Amino acid sequence: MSKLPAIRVLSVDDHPLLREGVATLINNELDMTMVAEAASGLEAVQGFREHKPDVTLMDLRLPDMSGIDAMMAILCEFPEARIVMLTTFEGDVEIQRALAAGARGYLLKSMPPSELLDVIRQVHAGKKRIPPEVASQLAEHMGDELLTQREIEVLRAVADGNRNRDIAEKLFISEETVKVHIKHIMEKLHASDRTDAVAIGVRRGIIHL
Amino acid sequence: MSKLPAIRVLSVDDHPLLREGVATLINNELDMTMVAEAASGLEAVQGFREHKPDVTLMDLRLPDMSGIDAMMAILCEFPEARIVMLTTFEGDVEIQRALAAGARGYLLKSMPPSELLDVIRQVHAGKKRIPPEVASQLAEHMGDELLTQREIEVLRAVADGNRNRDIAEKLFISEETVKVHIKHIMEKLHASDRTDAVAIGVRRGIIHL
DNA sequence: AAAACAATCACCCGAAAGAAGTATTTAAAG
DNA sequence: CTTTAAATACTTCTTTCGGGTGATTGTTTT
Repeated sequence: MSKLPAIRVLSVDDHPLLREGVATLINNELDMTMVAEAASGLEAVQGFREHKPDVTLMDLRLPDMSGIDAMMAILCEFPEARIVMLTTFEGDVEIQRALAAGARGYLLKSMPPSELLDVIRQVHAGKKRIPPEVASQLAEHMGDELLTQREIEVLRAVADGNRNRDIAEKLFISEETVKVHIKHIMEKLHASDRTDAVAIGVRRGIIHL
Repeated sequence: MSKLPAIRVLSVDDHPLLREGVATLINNELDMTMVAEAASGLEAVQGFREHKPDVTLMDLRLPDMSGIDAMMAILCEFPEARIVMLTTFEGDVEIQRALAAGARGYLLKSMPPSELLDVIRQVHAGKKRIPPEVASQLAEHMGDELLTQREIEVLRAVADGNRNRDIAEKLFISEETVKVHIKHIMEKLHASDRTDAVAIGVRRGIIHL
């Protein structure tokens, strides 16, 4: 076997069983070793500081913060960090945000382990890797206009079951302005009404219930 | 160590990494052994027929069918099968359905592995075990009236962005009847409007987007 | 048999939502 | 400096929604 230093991996996920699976898989490879695990965003940042792993596997939803936020926190301190998102599918917007924020790869937990090992090696070698399943989801909504921050706020309020009048009060704007925002939201998401807009927003990972 | 025959376990989950984690955990215990894995409902049924495991760990969402349906298929053939749901949280209705359909336990993937081992041993010994986190979720909606099948159909149609008139056409009923159904749905779910009803329905696992 | 529930339909009515157009202000980008 | 985009606000008009009341039919449970 090779005498090269092994690829040092950090796994961040709030499911202990999944971390165990990743650890077993990694440690069975001769050229990789698991150096630390983390179950939350905070632990992830601390673990990275302590171990400086070559590759970090990061879940999207963590108990304390989003995996993207945790990744950004790490990249802020260590811009050369190589982070791969490893998650169940969450909608094209999450993928887009993760990649825009500096993720080097995006894997689904349903993919075969060989794919994971492959991506780890590729990313360690300095490449980016987005599997075709993920890429096609991304391509699906390529031309689509993104919602503005304000529109997302309004959509969240709609998802919470608020009437336009209530939304207006909460956001300190007129009810007419709320209507305009919702009109734009429905156009951008190709939704037939506010309920459809919420459903699409959830499916695409723009908002969460 | 003991000479007792080991508890034979089948793991059903479409995430290979999680199966690997479960397998590692189980096989590290002296009194347990993993006899088979399955990535779909069909594989689960076939795997059960072939190996007759003492305890089956079943995920809720599988590629081909719901984990509950897979469980019911197994219980139909082998009524004495001991099946534990192992899943991310999906809402109280799924828990209720799983237990009503004959699950002997209900675990969350975020729970510590020791909890999993404990539940496997308890269930193997013929007991049922619902951890307090799950039980409290269940208790949250104890008195609540359940939606009827028709109401769920209507709620699904609402979630798809249909107007009352469209729902009426699709279900071959009058728009007035649709209104009555939606009124009942909103009452039962304590929703402020149809959008809220969809949001609550998704959170509680009554419908899926 | 009686009571309870589920599903169906009807009519009325006010409140809310959505469509379309116009317009002002501010901030960012060219 | 001009153009563009975002957020704001208003008016008008039409459609849809949701509340209330009441009624019929069939099924299930007691």
